[in-house]
Amino acid sequence: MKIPPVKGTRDFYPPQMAIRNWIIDGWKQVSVRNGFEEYDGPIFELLQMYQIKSGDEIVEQLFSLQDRGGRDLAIRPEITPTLARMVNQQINALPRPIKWFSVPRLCRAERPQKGRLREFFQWNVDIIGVDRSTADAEVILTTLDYLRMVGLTNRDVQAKISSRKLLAAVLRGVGIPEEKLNSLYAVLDKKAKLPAETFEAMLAEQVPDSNQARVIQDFMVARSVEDVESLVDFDDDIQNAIMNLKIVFHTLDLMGVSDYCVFDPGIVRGLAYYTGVVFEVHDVVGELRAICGGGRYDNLLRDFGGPRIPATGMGMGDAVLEILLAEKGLLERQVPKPQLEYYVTCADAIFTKDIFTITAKIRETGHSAAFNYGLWLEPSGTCEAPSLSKQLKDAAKQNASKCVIIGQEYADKRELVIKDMTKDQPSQAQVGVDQFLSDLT
RNA sequence: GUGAAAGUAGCUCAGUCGGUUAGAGCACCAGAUUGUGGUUCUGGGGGUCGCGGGUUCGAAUCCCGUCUUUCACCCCA
Repeated sequence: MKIPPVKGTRDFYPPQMAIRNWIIDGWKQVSVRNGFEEYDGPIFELLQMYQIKSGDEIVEQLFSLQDRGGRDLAIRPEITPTLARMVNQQINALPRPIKWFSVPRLCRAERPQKGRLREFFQWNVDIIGVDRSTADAEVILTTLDYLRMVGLTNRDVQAKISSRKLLAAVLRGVGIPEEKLNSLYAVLDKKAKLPAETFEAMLAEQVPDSNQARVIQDFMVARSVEDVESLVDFDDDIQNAIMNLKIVFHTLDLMGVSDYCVFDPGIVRGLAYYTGVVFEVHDVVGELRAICGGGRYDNLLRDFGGPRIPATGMGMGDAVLEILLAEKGLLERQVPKPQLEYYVTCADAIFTKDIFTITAKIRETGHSAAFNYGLWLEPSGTCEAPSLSKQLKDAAKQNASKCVIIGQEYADKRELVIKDMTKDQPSQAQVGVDQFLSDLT
Protein backbone atom coordinates (compact mmCIF):
# COMPACT_ATOMS: atom_id res chain seq x y z
CA MET A 1 0.00 0.00 0.00
CA LYS A 2 1.34 3.34 -1.04
CA ILE A 3 1.06 6.01 1.63
CA PRO A 4 1.06 9.62 0.44
CA PRO A 5 2.93 12.41 2.20
CA VAL A 6 0.93 14.68 4.51
CA LYS A 7 -0.70 17.77 3.01
CA GLY A 8 1.41 20.89 3.19
CA THR A 9 4.65 19.10 4.11
CA ARG A 10 7.91 18.81 2.19
CA ASP A 11 10.40 15.99 1.73
CA PHE A 12 13.98 17.14 1.79
CA TYR A 13 15.95 15.02 -0.67
CA PRO A 14 19.68 15.80 -0.61
CA PRO A 15 19.45 18.74 -3.06
CA GLN A 16 16.61 20.34 -1.10
CA MET A 17 18.38 19.56 2.15
CA ALA A 18 21.43 21.40 0.85
CA ILE A 19 19.27 24.47 0.20
CA ARG A 20 17.63 24.28 3.60
CA ASN A 21 20.97 23.94 5.36
CA TRP A 22 22.45 26.79 3.39
CA ILE A 23 19.57 29.11 4.30
CA ILE A 24 19.61 28.14 7.97
CA ASP A 25 23.42 28.33 8.22
CA GLY A 26 23.18 31.88 6.87
CA TRP A 27 20.54 32.80 9.42
CA LYS A 28 22.70 31.49 12.23
CA GLN A 29 25.85 33.14 10.97
CA VAL A 30 24.19 36.54 10.70
CA SER A 31 22.52 36.14 14.09
CA VAL A 32 25.84 35.48 15.76
CA ARG A 33 27.66 38.33 14.07
CA ASN A 34 24.87 40.67 15.16
CA GLY A 35 25.34 39.57 18.74
CA PHE A 36 22.48 37.09 19.23
CA GLU A 37 22.70 33.80 21.12
CA GLU A 38 20.80 30.70 20.07
CA TYR A 39 18.02 29.11 22.12
CA ASP A 40 15.33 26.54 21.48
CA GLY A 41 12.35 25.00 23.27
CA PRO A 42 10.17 21.94 22.91
CA ILE A 43 8.24 21.38 19.70
CA PHE A 44 5.01 21.16 21.65
CA GLU A 45 3.62 23.20 24.50
CA LEU A 46 0.43 23.31 26.51
CA LEU A 47 -2.41 24.34 24.23
CA GLN A 48 -3.36 27.24 26.48
CA MET A 49 -0.05 28.94 25.68
CA TYR A 50 -1.42 29.78 22.30
CA GLN A 51 -4.79 30.92 23.57
CA ILE A 52 -3.36 33.72 25.71
CA LYS A 53 -2.62 36.29 23.09
CA SER A 54 -4.76 34.90 20.29
CA GLY A 55 -8.35 33.81 20.46
CA ASP A 56 -9.96 30.42 19.98
CA GLU A 57 -9.97 30.96 16.24
CA ILE A 58 -6.27 30.38 16.28
CA VAL A 59 -6.76 27.08 18.05
CA GLU A 60 -8.42 25.74 14.91
CA GLN A 61 -5.21 26.53 13.05
CA LEU A 62 -3.16 24.42 15.44
CA PHE A 63 -2.14 20.80 15.34
CA SER A 64 -3.21 19.74 18.80
CA LEU A 65 -3.10 16.48 20.70
CA GLN A 66 -3.76 15.03 24.12
CA ASP A 67 -1.18 13.21 26.15
CA ARG A 68 -2.10 10.12 28.13
CA GLY A 69 -2.83 12.23 31.17
CA GLY A 70 -5.46 14.14 29.22
CA ARG A 71 -3.40 17.33 28.92
CA ASP A 72 -4.18 19.41 25.86
CA LEU A 73 -1.00 20.05 23.89
CA ALA A 74 -0.23 21.75 20.59
CA ILE A 75 2.65 21.58 18.18
CA ARG A 76 4.20 25.05 18.23
CA PRO A 77 2.87 27.40 15.54
CA GLU A 78 5.33 30.10 16.62
CA ILE A 79 8.10 30.32 19.15
CA THR A 80 7.45 33.70 20.74
CA PRO A 81 5.24 32.27 23.54
CA THR A 82 7.98 29.76 24.33
CA LEU A 83 10.49 32.59 24.37
CA ALA A 84 8.28 34.58 26.73
CA ARG A 85 7.85 31.55 28.99
CA MET A 86 11.58 30.81 29.06
CA VAL A 87 12.55 34.40 29.73
CA ASN A 88 9.94 34.87 32.43
CA GLN A 89 11.07 31.65 34.10
CA GLN A 90 14.59 32.99 34.64
CA ILE A 91 13.92 36.68 34.45
CA ASN A 92 16.00 37.60 37.48
CA ALA A 93 19.01 35.54 36.48
CA LEU A 94 19.37 36.54 32.86
CA PRO A 95 21.82 39.32 32.05
CA ARG A 96 20.23 42.05 29.97
CA PRO A 97 19.77 42.89 27.27
CA ILE A 98 18.61 39.48 26.18
CA LYS A 99 19.52 39.08 22.50
CA TRP A 100 18.40 35.63 21.45
CA PHE A 101 17.69 33.92 18.17
CA SER A 102 16.19 30.60 17.15
CA VAL A 103 15.35 28.65 13.99
CA PRO A 104 12.36 26.58 15.11
CA ARG A 105 10.43 24.12 12.99
CA LEU A 106 6.79 25.22 13.19
CA CYS A 107 3.43 23.73 12.19
CA ARG A 108 0.16 25.46 11.40
CA ALA A 109 -2.96 23.69 10.15
CA GLU A 110 -3.70 26.31 7.51
CA ARG A 111 -4.67 25.82 3.92
CA PRO A 112 -1.38 25.51 2.01
CA GLN A 113 -0.64 28.12 -0.65
CA LYS A 114 2.34 29.45 -2.50
CA GLY A 115 4.86 30.40 0.15
CA ARG A 116 2.72 29.01 2.94
CA LEU A 117 3.01 25.43 4.13
CA ARG A 118 1.84 23.47 7.13
CA GLU A 119 5.36 22.80 8.30
CA PHE A 120 8.20 25.27 7.90
CA PHE A 121 11.24 26.83 9.49
CA GLN A 122 11.25 30.34 10.85
CA TRP A 123 14.18 32.46 11.86
CA ASN A 124 13.40 34.52 14.96
CA VAL A 125 15.52 37.23 16.51
CA ASP A 126 14.46 39.13 19.58
CA ILE A 127 15.89 41.78 21.84
CA ILE A 128 14.33 41.81 25.30
CA GLY A 129 14.91 44.45 27.91
CA VAL A 130 15.66 47.45 25.73
CA ASP A 131 13.01 50.10 25.25
CA ARG A 132 15.21 52.33 23.10
CA SER A 133 14.53 52.47 19.37
CA THR A 134 18.10 51.44 18.81
CA ALA A 135 16.95 47.87 19.44
CA ASP A 136 14.22 48.14 16.80
CA ALA A 137 16.79 49.43 14.33
CA GLU A 138 19.15 46.62 15.20
CA VAL A 139 16.51 43.95 14.57
CA ILE A 140 15.85 45.49 11.17
CA LEU A 141 19.57 45.76 10.47
CA THR A 142 20.05 42.08 11.33
CA THR A 143 17.28 41.17 8.92
CA LEU A 144 18.75 43.25 6.13
CA ASP A 145 22.26 42.09 6.94
CA TYR A 146 21.13 38.56 6.04
CA LEU A 147 19.13 39.49 2.96
CA ARG A 148 22.04 41.52 1.65
CA MET A 149 24.51 38.74 2.39
CA VAL A 150 22.61 36.24 0.25
CA GLY A 151 22.64 38.69 -2.64
CA LEU A 152 19.26 40.43 -2.48
CA THR A 153 19.58 44.10 -3.36
CA ASN A 154 17.28 47.04 -2.74
CA ARG A 155 15.90 46.37 -6.22
CA ASP A 156 14.77 42.96 -4.97
CA VAL A 157 13.49 43.60 -1.46
CA GLN A 158 12.33 46.52 0.64
CA ALA A 159 11.81 46.96 4.37
CA LYS A 160 8.55 48.79 5.01
CA ILE A 161 8.56 50.40 8.40
CA SER A 162 5.81 52.04 10.42
CA SER A 163 4.71 52.43 14.01
CA ARG A 164 1.69 51.01 15.74
CA LYS A 165 2.05 53.69 18.37
CA LEU A 166 2.01 56.45 15.77
CA LEU A 167 -0.99 54.95 14.03
CA ALA A 168 -2.84 54.65 17.32
CA ALA A 169 -1.96 58.21 18.27
CA VAL A 170 -3.11 59.57 14.93
CA LEU A 171 -6.38 57.65 15.11
CA ARG A 172 -6.99 58.86 18.65
CA GLY A 173 -6.01 62.33 17.53
CA VAL A 174 -8.77 62.43 14.95
CA GLY A 175 -11.25 61.18 17.52
CA ILE A 176 -11.54 57.45 16.92
CA PRO A 177 -12.71 55.77 20.12
CA GLU A 178 -10.27 53.33 21.72
CA GLU A 179 -12.51 50.28 21.31
CA LYS A 180 -12.68 50.72 17.55
CA LEU A 181 -8.94 50.71 17.01
CA ASN A 182 -8.47 46.98 16.57
CA SER A 183 -11.19 46.54 13.96
CA LEU A 184 -9.86 49.58 12.15
CA TYR A 185 -6.34 48.14 12.12
CA ALA A 186 -7.69 45.13 10.25
CA VAL A 187 -9.09 47.40 7.54
CA LEU A 188 -5.99 49.58 7.26
CA ASP A 189 -3.80 46.49 7.03
CA LYS A 190 -5.60 45.53 3.83
CA LYS A 191 -5.06 48.82 2.04
CA ALA A 192 -2.26 47.59 -0.19
CA LYS A 193 -4.25 44.57 -1.32
CA LEU A 194 -7.51 46.31 -2.17
CA PRO A 195 -8.61 48.63 -4.98
CA ALA A 196 -8.82 52.22 -3.75
CA GLU A 197 -12.62 52.35 -3.98
CA THR A 198 -13.10 49.15 -2.02
CA PHE A 199 -10.74 50.40 0.63
CA GLU A 200 -12.58 53.71 0.88
CA ALA A 201 -15.89 51.92 1.26
CA MET A 202 -14.53 49.72 4.03
CA LEU A 203 -13.00 52.71 5.74
CA ALA A 204 -16.27 54.66 5.52
CA GLU A 205 -18.02 51.77 7.18
CA GLN A 206 -15.65 51.98 10.15
CA VAL A 207 -15.33 55.77 10.13
CA PRO A 208 -18.57 57.43 8.97
CA ASP A 209 -17.27 60.97 9.62
CA SER A 210 -15.77 62.04 6.30
CA ASN A 211 -13.38 64.55 7.89
CA GLN A 212 -11.94 61.85 10.12
CA ALA A 213 -11.73 59.49 7.17
CA ARG A 214 -9.86 62.05 5.09
CA VAL A 215 -7.14 62.54 7.69
CA ILE A 216 -6.76 58.77 7.95
CA GLN A 217 -6.54 58.51 4.17
CA ASP A 218 -3.91 61.25 4.07
CA PHE A 219 -1.94 59.51 6.77
CA MET A 220 -2.06 56.23 4.91
CA VAL A 221 -0.46 57.74 1.81
CA ALA A 222 2.30 59.55 3.69
CA ARG A 223 5.66 58.73 2.14
CA SER A 224 7.87 59.86 4.99
CA VAL A 225 7.77 60.55 8.68
CA GLU A 226 8.02 64.25 7.87
CA ASP A 227 4.81 64.07 5.82
CA VAL A 228 2.97 62.93 8.92
CA GLU A 229 4.14 65.93 10.91
CA SER A 230 2.28 68.32 8.65
CA LEU A 231 -0.90 66.25 8.78
CA VAL A 232 -1.89 66.21 12.40
CA ASP A 233 -1.68 68.29 15.49
CA PHE A 234 1.09 67.29 17.82
CA ASP A 235 0.32 65.72 21.11
CA ASP A 236 2.89 63.99 23.27
CA ASP A 237 2.07 60.54 21.97
CA ILE A 238 2.46 61.53 18.36
CA GLN A 239 5.63 63.45 19.04
CA ASN A 240 7.05 60.50 20.90
CA ALA A 241 6.12 58.02 18.19
CA ILE A 242 7.52 60.24 15.46
CA MET A 243 10.78 60.69 17.35
CA ASN A 244 11.15 56.94 17.73
CA LEU A 245 10.59 56.39 14.03
CA LYS A 246 13.05 59.12 13.15
CA ILE A 247 15.64 57.50 15.37
CA VAL A 248 15.06 54.16 13.69
CA PHE A 249 15.51 55.61 10.21
CA HIS A 250 18.51 57.69 11.25
CA THR A 251 20.18 54.70 12.88
CA LEU A 252 19.54 52.52 9.85
CA ASP A 253 21.04 55.25 7.70
CA LEU A 254 24.21 55.27 9.80
CA MET A 255 24.29 51.47 9.54
CA GLY A 256 24.28 51.76 5.77
CA VAL A 257 20.98 50.11 4.92
CA SER A 258 18.73 53.11 4.41
CA ASP A 259 18.49 52.32 0.70
CA TYR A 260 16.47 49.25 1.68
CA CYS A 261 14.14 51.10 4.03
CA VAL A 262 10.97 53.06 3.47
CA PHE A 263 8.26 54.50 5.70
CA ASP A 264 4.95 52.82 4.94
CA PRO A 265 1.89 53.55 7.11
CA GLY A 266 0.14 50.61 5.45
CA ILE A 267 2.21 48.21 7.55
CA VAL A 268 -0.09 47.49 10.44
CA ARG A 269 0.51 43.77 11.11
CA GLY A 270 -2.30 41.43 11.99
CA LEU A 271 -2.31 40.87 15.68
CA ALA A 272 -2.95 43.32 18.42
CA TYR A 273 0.14 42.76 20.51
CA TYR A 274 2.46 45.11 18.65
CA THR A 275 3.01 48.30 20.60
CA GLY A 276 5.55 50.35 18.65
CA VAL A 277 7.65 50.09 15.53
CA VAL A 278 6.38 47.48 13.08
CA PHE A 279 7.97 46.37 9.82
CA GLU A 280 7.76 43.88 7.02
CA VAL A 281 10.15 43.01 4.22
CA HIS A 282 8.52 42.48 0.83
CA ASP A 283 9.79 41.64 -2.62
CA VAL A 284 9.84 44.86 -4.62
CA VAL A 285 7.62 43.41 -7.34
CA GLY A 286 5.04 42.63 -4.69
CA GLU A 287 4.09 39.24 -6.05
CA LEU A 288 4.93 37.24 -2.96
CA ARG A 289 3.63 37.43 0.55
CA ALA A 290 5.80 39.09 3.16
CA ILE A 291 9.31 37.66 3.54
CA CYS A 292 9.39 38.59 7.18
CA GLY A 293 7.63 40.68 9.77
CA GLY A 294 8.30 42.04 13.17
CA GLY A 295 8.07 44.86 15.59
CA ARG A 296 7.94 45.96 19.17
CA TYR A 297 5.81 44.08 21.69
CA ASP A 298 6.30 45.69 25.07
CA ASN A 299 3.37 43.95 26.82
CA LEU A 300 3.87 40.35 25.81
CA LEU A 301 6.04 39.16 28.65
CA ARG A 302 3.59 40.66 31.11
CA ASP A 303 0.73 38.90 29.29
CA PHE A 304 2.57 35.66 29.87
CA GLY A 305 2.71 36.24 33.58
CA GLY A 306 6.02 38.04 33.87
CA PRO A 307 7.03 41.63 34.60
CA ARG A 308 6.46 44.31 32.01
CA ILE A 309 9.69 44.18 30.07
CA PRO A 310 10.04 45.80 26.64
CA ALA A 311 10.83 43.60 23.66
CA THR A 312 11.24 43.80 19.91
CA GLY A 313 11.79 41.09 17.37
CA MET A 314 11.34 39.58 13.95
CA GLY A 315 10.33 36.32 12.29
CA MET A 316 11.28 35.13 8.78
CA GLY A 317 9.93 31.93 7.25
CA ASP A 318 11.91 29.78 4.86
CA ALA A 319 9.17 29.21 2.27
CA VAL A 320 8.75 32.66 0.73
CA LEU A 321 12.46 33.37 1.06
CA GLU A 322 13.38 30.26 -0.87
CA ILE A 323 10.93 31.07 -3.67
CA LEU A 324 12.42 34.55 -4.02
CA LEU A 325 16.02 33.34 -3.91
CA ALA A 326 15.23 30.72 -6.57
CA GLU A 327 13.55 33.34 -8.78
CA LYS A 328 16.59 35.59 -8.54
CA GLY A 329 18.96 32.72 -9.36
CA LEU A 330 20.69 33.12 -6.02
CA LEU A 331 20.41 29.49 -4.95
CA GLU A 332 22.00 27.98 -8.04
CA ARG A 333 25.09 30.09 -7.57
CA GLN A 334 25.52 29.82 -3.83
CA VAL A 335 24.22 26.54 -2.45
CA PRO A 336 27.21 24.22 -2.23
CA LYS A 337 27.06 21.13 -4.40
CA PRO A 338 27.98 17.76 -2.94
CA GLN A 339 31.68 17.30 -3.40
CA LEU A 340 34.05 14.44 -2.86
CA GLU A 341 37.71 15.29 -2.31
CA TYR A 342 39.42 12.04 -3.29
CA TYR A 343 38.32 9.05 -5.31
CA VAL A 344 40.79 6.21 -5.05
CA THR A 345 41.22 4.00 -8.11
CA CYS A 346 43.53 1.29 -9.34
CA ALA A 347 44.93 0.48 -12.76
CA ASP A 348 45.05 -3.21 -11.93
CA ALA A 349 42.99 -5.41 -9.62
CA ILE A 350 46.10 -6.47 -7.72
CA PHE A 351 46.05 -3.05 -6.01
CA THR A 352 42.53 -3.50 -4.60
CA LYS A 353 43.81 -4.03 -1.05
CA ASP A 354 45.83 -0.82 -1.33
CA ILE A 355 42.70 1.10 -2.31
CA PHE A 356 41.07 0.10 0.95
CA THR A 357 44.02 0.98 3.14
CA ILE A 358 44.77 4.29 1.40
CA THR A 359 41.11 5.34 1.35
CA ALA A 360 40.85 4.72 5.08
CA LYS A 361 44.05 6.69 5.72
CA ILE A 362 42.78 9.66 3.72
CA ARG A 363 39.56 9.63 5.69
CA GLU A 364 41.53 9.48 8.91
CA THR A 365 43.18 12.78 8.01
CA GLY A 366 39.74 14.39 7.83
CA HIS A 367 39.31 14.46 4.06
CA SER A 368 36.54 12.72 2.18
CA ALA A 369 37.43 9.72 0.05
CA ALA A 370 35.55 7.00 -1.83
CA PHE A 371 36.16 4.01 -4.05
CA ASN A 372 34.25 1.91 -6.53
CA TYR A 373 31.93 -0.82 -5.26
CA GLY A 374 32.78 -3.01 -8.21
CA LEU A 375 36.01 -3.88 -6.42
CA TRP A 376 36.19 -7.38 -5.02
CA LEU A 377 38.79 -8.90 -2.72
CA GLU A 378 38.76 -12.22 -0.92
CA PRO A 379 41.10 -13.00 2.00
CA SER A 380 42.80 -15.58 -0.22
CA GLY A 381 43.92 -12.77 -2.48
CA THR A 382 41.46 -13.40 -5.28
CA CYS A 383 40.48 -10.00 -6.59
CA GLU A 384 38.78 -8.15 -9.40
CA ALA A 385 38.28 -4.52 -10.31
CA PRO A 386 36.37 -2.53 -12.91
CA SER A 387 38.47 -0.92 -15.60
CA LEU A 388 40.22 2.30 -14.69
CA SER A 389 38.03 4.00 -17.22
CA LYS A 390 34.92 2.91 -15.35
CA GLN A 391 36.33 3.95 -12.02
CA LEU A 392 37.15 7.41 -13.35
CA LYS A 393 33.71 7.72 -14.83
CA ASP A 394 32.25 6.90 -11.45
CA ALA A 395 34.55 9.49 -9.87
CA ALA A 396 33.31 12.16 -12.24
CA LYS A 397 29.73 11.24 -11.46
CA GLN A 398 30.41 11.68 -7.77
CA ASN A 399 31.90 15.10 -8.45
CA ALA A 400 35.31 14.10 -7.09
CA SER A 401 37.87 16.89 -7.29
CA LYS A 402 40.88 14.55 -7.33
CA CYS A 403 41.53 10.94 -8.21
CA VAL A 404 44.22 8.82 -6.66
CA ILE A 405 45.42 6.18 -9.15
CA ILE A 406 47.31 3.19 -7.85
CA GLY A 407 49.32 1.57 -10.64
CA GLN A 408 52.69 0.16 -11.57
CA GLU A 409 54.48 3.20 -10.06
CA TYR A 410 53.14 2.11 -6.71
CA ALA A 411 54.58 -1.38 -7.05
CA ASP A 412 57.91 0.02 -8.28
CA LYS A 413 58.43 3.19 -6.21
CA ARG A 414 55.48 3.50 -3.77
CA GLU A 415 54.25 6.44 -5.78
CA LEU A 416 50.64 7.46 -6.47
CA VAL A 417 49.24 9.31 -9.44
CA ILE A 418 47.13 12.25 -8.30
CA LYS A 419 44.80 13.36 -11.06
CA ASP A 420 43.05 16.73 -10.90
CA MET A 421 39.47 16.17 -12.04
CA THR A 422 38.49 19.84 -11.95
CA LYS A 423 40.57 20.67 -15.02
CA ASP A 424 39.29 20.26 -18.55
CA GLN A 425 42.74 19.23 -19.76
CA PRO A 426 44.41 16.14 -18.31
CA SER A 427 46.43 17.24 -15.28
CA GLN A 428 48.18 14.84 -12.98
CA ALA A 429 51.30 14.36 -10.88
CA GLN A 430 53.14 11.56 -9.14
CA VAL A 431 53.93 11.65 -5.45
CA GLY A 432 55.19 9.18 -2.87
CA VAL A 433 52.39 7.71 -0.79
CA ASP A 434 53.89 8.80 2.56
CA GLN A 435 54.45 12.31 1.27
CA PHE A 436 50.89 12.42 -0.05
CA LEU A 437 49.37 11.38 3.26
CA SER A 438 51.51 13.68 5.39
CA ASP A 439 50.60 16.62 3.13
CA LEU A 440 46.96 16.00 3.92
CA THR A 441 47.25 16.54 7.66
C1' G B 1 -13.75 27.12 6.30
C1' U B 2 -15.52 29.22 0.84
C1' G B 3 -14.91 29.45 -4.59
C1' A B 4 -12.07 28.04 -9.22
C1' A B 5 -8.43 25.27 -12.26
C1' A B 6 -5.20 21.20 -12.82
C1' G B 7 -3.36 15.90 -11.94
C1' U B 8 -0.25 10.82 -17.88
C1' A B 9 7.31 7.58 -16.21
C1' G B 10 11.70 10.45 -11.00
C1' C B 11 11.16 15.65 -13.83
C1' U B 12 9.04 18.66 -18.15
C1' C B 13 5.21 17.38 -21.17
C1' A B 14 2.81 14.89 -26.02
C1' G B 15 -1.36 11.81 -26.55
C1' U B 16 -9.71 14.51 -28.48
C1' C B 17 -15.29 13.29 -32.64
C1' G B 18 -13.86 7.26 -26.89
C1' G B 19 -10.83 2.20 -30.59
C1' U B 20 -4.75 -2.73 -30.75
C1' U B 21 0.53 -4.12 -26.22
C1' A B 22 0.24 4.61 -23.73
C1' G B 23 4.87 8.01 -26.20
C1' A B 24 9.20 11.80 -26.36
C1' G B 25 13.17 14.60 -24.10
C1' C B 26 15.89 14.84 -19.66
C1' A B 27 17.22 11.74 -15.46
C1' C B 28 18.50 6.62 -13.86
C1' C B 29 20.99 1.62 -15.01
C1' A B 30 24.15 -1.18 -18.45
C1' G B 31 27.43 -1.77 -22.71
C1' A B 32 30.74 0.40 -26.72
C1' U B 33 36.35 1.66 -23.87
C1' U B 34 41.31 -4.12 -19.73
C1' G B 35 46.40 2.76 -17.54
C1' U B 36 42.72 7.86 -17.76
C1' G B 37 36.55 10.83 -16.54
C1' G B 38 32.89 14.93 -18.06
C1' U B 39 31.22 14.43 -24.82
C1' U B 40 29.02 10.81 -28.19
C1' C B 41 26.52 6.28 -29.67
C1' U B 42 23.60 1.77 -28.49
C1' G B 43 20.48 -0.84 -25.32
C1' G B 44 17.52 -1.39 -20.74
C1' G B 45 14.38 -0.74 -16.44
C1' G B 46 10.36 2.32 -14.97
C1' G B 47 3.39 4.20 -15.62
C1' U B 48 -3.55 -0.27 -13.10
C1' C B 49 -2.83 7.61 -17.11
C1' G B 50 -3.86 10.54 -8.68
C1' C B 51 -7.59 7.16 -6.30
C1' G B 52 -12.80 5.13 -6.26
C1' G B 53 -17.30 4.54 -8.73
C1' G B 54 -20.49 5.25 -13.19
C1' U B 55 -21.74 5.44 -18.73
C1' U B 56 -20.05 2.20 -22.92
C1' C B 57 -18.89 -3.60 -26.77
C1' G B 58 -14.54 -0.57 -25.42
C1' A B 59 -12.32 5.04 -21.06
C1' A B 60 -5.88 8.41 -20.15
C1' U B 61 -10.12 10.58 -23.08
C1' C B 62 -17.15 11.41 -21.06
C1' C B 63 -19.95 11.86 -15.93
C1' C B 64 -19.93 11.80 -10.34
C1' G B 65 -17.22 11.48 -5.84
C1' U B 66 -12.57 11.80 -3.31
C1' C B 67 -7.35 13.09 -2.43
C1' U B 68 -3.32 16.25 -3.69
C1' U B 69 -1.35 20.64 -5.93
C1' U B 70 -1.98 25.66 -7.64
C1' C B 71 -4.85 30.33 -7.74
C1' A B 72 -8.45 33.83 -5.43
C1' C B 73 -10.99 34.65 -0.47
C1' C B 74 -10.82 33.83 5.34
C1' C B 75 -6.50 33.99 8.08
C1' C B 76 -1.50 35.11 8.22
C1' A B 77 0.87 34.52 15.21
